[in-house]
Amino acid sequence: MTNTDTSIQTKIYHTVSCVPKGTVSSYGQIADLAGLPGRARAVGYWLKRTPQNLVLPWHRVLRADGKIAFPPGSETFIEQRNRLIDEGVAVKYNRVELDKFGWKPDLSVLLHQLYY
DNA sequence: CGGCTGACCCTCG
DNA sequence: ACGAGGGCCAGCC
Repeated sequence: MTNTDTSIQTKIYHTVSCVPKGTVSSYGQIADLAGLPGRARAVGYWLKRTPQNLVLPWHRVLRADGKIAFPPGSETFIEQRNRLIDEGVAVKYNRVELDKFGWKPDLSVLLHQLYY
């Protein structure tokens, strides 16, 4: 990625890759950090069509209320839940407590976003 | 250009 | 805590 590449897709992918293991973010938070306020739906859109060969911690992105965005019991729901639990994130049914596991970006991340 | 669709989000009851 | 309703916006017809 270069600083001349300002495509929405690239911004979103880069920001998602910044979410640390063992923490969770939300579609809206990713959009905000990527400099795309109000475009949470776009985050979902690009995550959905993320190719398998691209390694992204997509499972760390939840809805604003901490819920997994997929229908409970679905294939993707179960995979996301399992991945989170493997990282030590407590998932109660379909929800994560954001007070405990919500990502608080450090200053270096915030400053980095200013360059894009 | 118009009309959907969606891994969204906020407010309100 | 939960659902409905309205707003939102990128892609894709």
